[in-house]
Amino acid sequence: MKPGIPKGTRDFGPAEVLKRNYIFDTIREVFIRYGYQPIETPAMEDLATLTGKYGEEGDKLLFKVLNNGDFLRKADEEALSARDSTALVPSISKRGLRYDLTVPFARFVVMHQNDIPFPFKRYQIQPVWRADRPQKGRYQEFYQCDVDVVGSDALIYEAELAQIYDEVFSRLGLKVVVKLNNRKILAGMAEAAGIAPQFMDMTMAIDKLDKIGLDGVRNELSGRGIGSEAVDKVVEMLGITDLQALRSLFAQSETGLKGVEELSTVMDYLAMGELKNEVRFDITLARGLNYYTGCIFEVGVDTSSPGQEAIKMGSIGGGGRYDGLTSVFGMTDRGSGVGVSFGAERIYDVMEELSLFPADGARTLQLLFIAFDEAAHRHAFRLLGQARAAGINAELYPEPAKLKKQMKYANAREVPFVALIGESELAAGTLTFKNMATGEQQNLAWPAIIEQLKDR
RNA sequence: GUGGUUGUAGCUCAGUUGGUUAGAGCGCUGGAUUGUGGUUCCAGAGGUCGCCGGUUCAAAUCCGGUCAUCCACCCCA
Repeated sequence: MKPGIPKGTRDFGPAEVLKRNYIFDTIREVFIRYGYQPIETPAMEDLATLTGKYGEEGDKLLFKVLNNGDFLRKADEEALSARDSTALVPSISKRGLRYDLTVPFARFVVMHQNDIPFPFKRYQIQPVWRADRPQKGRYQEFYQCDVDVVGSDALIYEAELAQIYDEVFSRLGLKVVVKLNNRKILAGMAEAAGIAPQFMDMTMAIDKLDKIGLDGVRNELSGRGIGSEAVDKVVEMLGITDLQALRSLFAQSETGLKGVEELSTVMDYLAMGELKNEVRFDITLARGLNYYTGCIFEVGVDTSSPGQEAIKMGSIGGGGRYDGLTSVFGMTDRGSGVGVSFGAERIYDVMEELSLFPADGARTLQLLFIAFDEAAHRHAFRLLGQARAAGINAELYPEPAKLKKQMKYANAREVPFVALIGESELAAGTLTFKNMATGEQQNLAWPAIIEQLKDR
């Protein structure tokens, strides 16, 4: 058969894995620095845990796992004969692949609420699956890097998460803009425009601003049945960049004022530290997910930064505060949480485009032994063990093959040094130590070679 | 789920209005060079032209279907 992999999935070669790990390691280090603890959850969850959490669209994008055994025997006859797939699913599938890390986290918190300290600060770096049609930067299997704190509504966490964004991207060498807004401010806008009942329609329209422009938002708003007067008001408010200027606008909106208050507090905290990237209030930031209730975050590449002008990439991270995420699993108190996510796959693509990965990658193979005959090969195998014991990443070509063949292999592995051993080396008690980059080589005693490689 | 794009050697791609044995570059193998890779030169291997069907004397080429791919939309990271 012809080998292949499922649509929307990818293999990663050694070079890619090393670069991906560089991103994951950097993110993980920062998470730990800020006091977050790792958890992992199963790739599969009970389907009931997942369904209904991501809206109707989300349910369609859930991967369902077929039950084992003679699953058709227990299938819903009615749905089966009606060819009604949606109705049939519950009777033939009880598990699904996780769609994100937030819902499994909520489930985890509820299940282990008596064993974990609150506020509970956790990070999680695992793959998720979506049956979306793949396209640029979108896959059916991809990693999410989530960091959340649940069990406190303190606004220092919003500030902390913005700092985490700032630090991670500064370590990765990528200039970004962290945009902040608050769902309560958006609610205040809806109230101020007199369209409070159409709050959802308004946020969904605003969310598309980047893509469809201001006129597009106008059309979208009126297309959703919002009067032209209200549309004008909303569009006018989208031009506001000064957070405090909203206070007078929101004089009649308690919620709106609360949002301004919260965001001001977060900005105050942030002003106390040094930030390397721009963190700014952006009233046009909406985020479609409707479980957010407070501050919301989104990170984009800073295209005004030198060298990054040409980058065309949507958001590379986002998140926000959600109240009552755990309530669907029956935990009503301590349910307030706030968290953000890093879009590792997109960050990878941007870093690749900007050549931001360190040149040496992670340290891989440092030394390859090349032997010319059986006696030298056996001698080299002994030295190989000593090299590894000394902390040097080393390898011996599996047999004393033609020198050209072994050298080609050394070249393909991009090993910086090779140690050649043949009759004359055995007689002299030395090795021919060759620098593959420069082509220089010298006869050295074994301890001298170890010394040279140890400090690298 | 909707619309479109492209499927030819391991990879990237040529292939004219349908016409003999389907090509190139890179990579791979061997040799020039029996103790030296990355440069150069020579030779060689490697293809059911995505798959199924149709039109035709004749199909990589035209038509239909199907699968895969990429792109856009919906939604999202």
